[in-house]
Amino acid sequence: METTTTGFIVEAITAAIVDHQLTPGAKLAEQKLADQFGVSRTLIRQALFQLSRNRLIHMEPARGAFVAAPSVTEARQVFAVRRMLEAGMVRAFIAAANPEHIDALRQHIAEEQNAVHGGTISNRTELLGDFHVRMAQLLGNEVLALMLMDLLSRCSLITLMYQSSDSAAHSHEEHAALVDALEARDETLALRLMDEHLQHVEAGLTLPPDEST
Amino acid sequence: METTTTGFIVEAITAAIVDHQLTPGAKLAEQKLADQFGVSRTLIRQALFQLSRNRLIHMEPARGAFVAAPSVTEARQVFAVRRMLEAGMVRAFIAAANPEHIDALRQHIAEEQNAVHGGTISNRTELLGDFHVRMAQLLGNEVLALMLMDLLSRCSLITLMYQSSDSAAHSHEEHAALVDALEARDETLALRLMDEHLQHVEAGLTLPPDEST
DNA sequence: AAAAAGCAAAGTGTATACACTTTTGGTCAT
DNA sequence: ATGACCAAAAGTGTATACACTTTGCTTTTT
Repeated sequence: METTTTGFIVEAITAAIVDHQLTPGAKLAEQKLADQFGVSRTLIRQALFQLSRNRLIHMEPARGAFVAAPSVTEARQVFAVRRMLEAGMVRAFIAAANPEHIDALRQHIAEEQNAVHGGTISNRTELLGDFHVRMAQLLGNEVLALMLMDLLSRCSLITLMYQSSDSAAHSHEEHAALVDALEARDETLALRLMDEHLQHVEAGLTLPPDEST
Repeated sequence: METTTTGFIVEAITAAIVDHQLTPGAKLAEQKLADQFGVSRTLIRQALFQLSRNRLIHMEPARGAFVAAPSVTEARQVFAVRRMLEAGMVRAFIAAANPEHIDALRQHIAEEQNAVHGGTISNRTELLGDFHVRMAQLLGNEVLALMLMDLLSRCSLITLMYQSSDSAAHSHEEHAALVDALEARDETLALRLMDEHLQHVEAGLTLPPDEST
């Protein structure tokens, strides 16, 4: 759905990273990508520079572009930011929500249900992430939604690097419980559930206490 | 402090936008910029694509790049996101802060004081924005700090488009009051002050109730 | 005189060429 | 064998060329 060629390439590479087809540290050689996409290096470079701005890839001068490999520190920070943002989102959602919003979330949760049972693993994680973006969109805050999408992309890299246990079913249940609390307009409970949910996701990773680089 | 040429150009254009040397809607002609920077269009294009990812500029296919002109809707959303993030930041700050952190903020506030009296207008707004980034850095969350910097850049565009009253002195006082509350570890008060502060900044704009485009 | 059509100038989109840097693999000295 | 050194290969950094689109002015038509 992109109009420009460069934009198309950006999306394609992003998708490949999020889908774990490209793993952290992998080299993104320009000519190779150019051949794959059937374009010149010029367009590939434009795309790579854009991606580097998102922290999805990392460029070293004269050495090339590599899929980003977030440090433990960065991983913790990304999750901390998500907790801040999503706590605010829960508050705003409860203040603004109407029955249709709840319906929309329930419908999304039904899709999750299917994916948790039958779907592929990448379809599953995609839907679980989209739940949070969906909330932002229902709120009507596109800026927030895009920001969360960026953070979720980074989370997908973090997951690939540090995941110790995949608890998709667990996340799905927590989403459902959260929607119940949202419907009941129980802010305290909803906030606690969202926070715990994000803590559980983070706890599913193997993040040693500290690092610094 | 940038190593790559493209990165240097990105920073230069960003600074020009934030400093209001380039105003919303202004056309960014590639050859013109190339001549100014003494490089070829190739590098300018790479920089422009990066900037478009930040929403600081907007590219129309075959028509060129323009300094972004955020809609009223987008302006409100940016401020809503800031309120979410910064509320979370206040909580985290109170949980983690030690006397040195408070000192650092007080020192920053002293700089603000000077700028509010003697400095140029752009120096003033820069320092007032940096207060928020500084909090994130003191927290040790670089991801948050970078995110806030992006949001503040966008706020600078929004300000230029919609500002009705410039209350730099007022913002400065609110920062000082906030630091007092942080020092006292009074979370409720600090949260209220931060929220009111951001509301005041937003209220200083002329944002009609709604739009939709 | 106003609107439509057409044409030249300017500007964007993409590919390619070439300089320069890093990597690689092998040779030679130790 | 091991390590330093050097040349070829591969890869990145930048400029330029050219096709194609938009823009704005001129000319034509009504």
